[in-house]
Amino acid sequence: MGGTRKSEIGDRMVKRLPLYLRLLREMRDRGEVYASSAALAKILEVDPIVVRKDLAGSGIGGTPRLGFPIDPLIKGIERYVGWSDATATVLAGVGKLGSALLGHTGFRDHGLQIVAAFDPDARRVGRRVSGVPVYATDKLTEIVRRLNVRIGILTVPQAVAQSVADAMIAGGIRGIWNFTTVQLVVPAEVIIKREDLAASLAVLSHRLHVK
Amino acid sequence: MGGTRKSEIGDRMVKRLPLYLRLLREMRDRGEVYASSAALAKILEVDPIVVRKDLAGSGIGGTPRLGFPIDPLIKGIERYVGWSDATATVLAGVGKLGSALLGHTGFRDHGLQIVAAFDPDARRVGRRVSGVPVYATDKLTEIVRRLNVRIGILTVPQAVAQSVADAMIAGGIRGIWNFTTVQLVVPAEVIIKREDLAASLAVLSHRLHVK
DNA sequence: TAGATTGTTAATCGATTAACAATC
DNA sequence: TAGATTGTTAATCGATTAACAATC
Repeated sequence: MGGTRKSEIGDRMVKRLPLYLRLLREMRDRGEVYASSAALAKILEVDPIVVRKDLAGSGIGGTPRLGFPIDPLIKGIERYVGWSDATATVLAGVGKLGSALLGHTGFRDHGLQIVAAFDPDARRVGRRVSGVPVYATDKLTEIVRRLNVRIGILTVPQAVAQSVADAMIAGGIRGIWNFTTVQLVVPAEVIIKREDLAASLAVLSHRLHVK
Repeated sequence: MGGTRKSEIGDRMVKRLPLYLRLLREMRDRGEVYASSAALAKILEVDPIVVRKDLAGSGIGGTPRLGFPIDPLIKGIERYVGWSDATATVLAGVGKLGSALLGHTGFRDHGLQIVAAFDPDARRVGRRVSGVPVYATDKLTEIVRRLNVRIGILTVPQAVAQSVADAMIAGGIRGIWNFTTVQLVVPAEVIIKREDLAASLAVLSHRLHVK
């Protein structure tokens, strides 16, 4: 029932990988060479066994007494998550949230490069927002196809979310990062990742109430 | 090991509740009175059994042959997640992301009302952004205490994240919605909900690579 | 009464945690 | 050699799925 949701290694683990990556990069920048699972675990407030399991999944082995070699480990995790080289991405909907994401410098550290943005507003088209050129939305399919882009970020108003998603898919996009609350209807081979602020908020306020 | 992470009902379920809520409100607005678990399940692409389990958790029972009464169910879920009446919230860091969140109308549907924003920039202080007054950051603790606010949204630069979080907690804030990548150090009774875009992105790009 | 849907109890599945042998 | 840390195998835990009785 529902879309294709199988992936040999769990999402829970994949979600932790950016944490390791961030921390390992910091350690590398401080000149450290090895990191033990216990040290990583303590900072990230997880169990050391979790760390070892996760890192094993990344393909890089550790050395008893020393820990894991930081530099190879960083490269291993990057390769594993698919962040080795920047993936070209487009963003549709240059409103407040869209502009914020365009200005988010952290994406570069996570293998994502936004190469084009789209908006229907003539006042925005032709300009650059945080260095990214803004095109008219009706050029989306064509430009996506020409640039061979596989990931699209969707920050448009609810009303046009489905049609813009359709335009992305028509251009060859395979994964959509959906910041709207619309339940998109897409072909089975397209992967949708919803970014649901309401869900996060629910977890927070529920925990506050339970206490 | 680590903070207080116990909550008698799983986060997975709590995360699904906003989906039900959104859908049920739409159905109510269309004039519908009952919703069956099968109908909800089909739209949300989950199993009907999951829906029944989740809704049972909300405390509202269904009727065989009819389904669940929409209006009581909405109220039940709202009560359950703690969204019955708007919770006062503050936001610190009126940059791009902060402004986007201040303008996010959806929060009102989720029991959240941002009553004050904080920024150190003198050009922003004293103005209103999307109707929310902006105060100087050094007034944060005082205003939070006076307004008796329990939830804080953190959209400040990494460098000041910890100190602003400290100021929030000093004012009595019990839950922080952390949009930075900083691993905040807080007392055990304070709940931190990280909003990690990198983690979401990792899941998406990993799935694309696995396929 | 017949049929559809709820809600509960049991079975399966996956992830986390624990125990411990292997290794530098 | 002694000691610390990895990595694997087993045990526990929680969530999902399945089966089915209860109910309108």
